[in-house]
Amino acid sequence: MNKFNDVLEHAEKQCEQNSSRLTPKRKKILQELLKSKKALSAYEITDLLNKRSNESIPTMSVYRILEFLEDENLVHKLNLANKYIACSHITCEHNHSIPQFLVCRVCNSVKEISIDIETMKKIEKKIQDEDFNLVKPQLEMH
Amino acid sequence: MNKFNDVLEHAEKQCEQNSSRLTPKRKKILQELLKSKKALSAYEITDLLNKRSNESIPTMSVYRILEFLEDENLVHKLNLANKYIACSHITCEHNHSIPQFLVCRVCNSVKEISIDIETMKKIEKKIQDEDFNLVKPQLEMH
DNA sequence: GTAGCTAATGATATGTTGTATCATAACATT
DNA sequence: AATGTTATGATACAACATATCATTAGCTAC
Repeated sequence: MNKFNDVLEHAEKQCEQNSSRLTPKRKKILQELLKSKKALSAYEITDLLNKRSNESIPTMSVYRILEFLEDENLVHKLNLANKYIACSHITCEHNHSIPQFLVCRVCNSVKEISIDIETMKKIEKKIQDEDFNLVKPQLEMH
Repeated sequence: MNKFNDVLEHAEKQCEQNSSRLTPKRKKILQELLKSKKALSAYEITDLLNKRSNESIPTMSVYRILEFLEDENLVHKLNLANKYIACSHITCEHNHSIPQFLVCRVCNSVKEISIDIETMKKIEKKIQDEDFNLVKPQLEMH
């Protein structure tokens, strides 16, 4: 899997640039998410790690690491499902904008698509008309 | 508050038509949600009811009643916040389409707006292009 | 009206997701 | 090595939600 290693390498570089560190545990969790075809909950990730090796990782650390990866834009959290997935654009050079996620109700598989900028602008305008602000432009729907 | 009674009356009629019952407890919970300016969690509703009167209601019942009210389209669940609000269109005769919720991050107050049909259609088309189906056309964003 | 059915509610336990807090370990800088 | 900062561990608990079985209320038919 060259693609796979590319992504990890890219992630590492990106962290270096931000002078943050992609530690072994962080890397491991990112790997699990990359391997997974479906979104995983923090607890599912914990279980995966604990089954794979003899060392055990506390839930707390998993949450913290997920938060870190989210801040680095390497993973996304699906708030409607309380699950996490690896960003599918890690190797893209351009800033990818406005992710939208399609989550299958039956098998939980996830597809990340990008939403039309115009559409998003319209929605945002409507929100601002009501004196609200869009904090995070990530659409989620069932 | 005439508006308030109008809404309850309307809700009652609507339930009759569906041959379901707006029992006293269900009505009470709907009232609480109508009175509240912000979205409430199931547990907050439980506490409200239990403080107001000497009888106590189990959480379980609150959840069941909220589910009932949701099915009757009298309340909406905000999945991103795990909270519930009364539908602001109970007295409308027409089927109101595609709710969108603006939730203030600071004070938790909620505004229910309607989204432009065209915009929604576009999004839906995009989803179908990917061989997914939109189960519930309710946008939620931070 | 009472027997029997269904819908609604109660009670209890437990599952799932997430945060608070304080301690320890790893690493970098001087 | 001394010190500060970042990462991780351990423990407890809070918030949200469901499973399951028991009980009560209301309706229908005889």
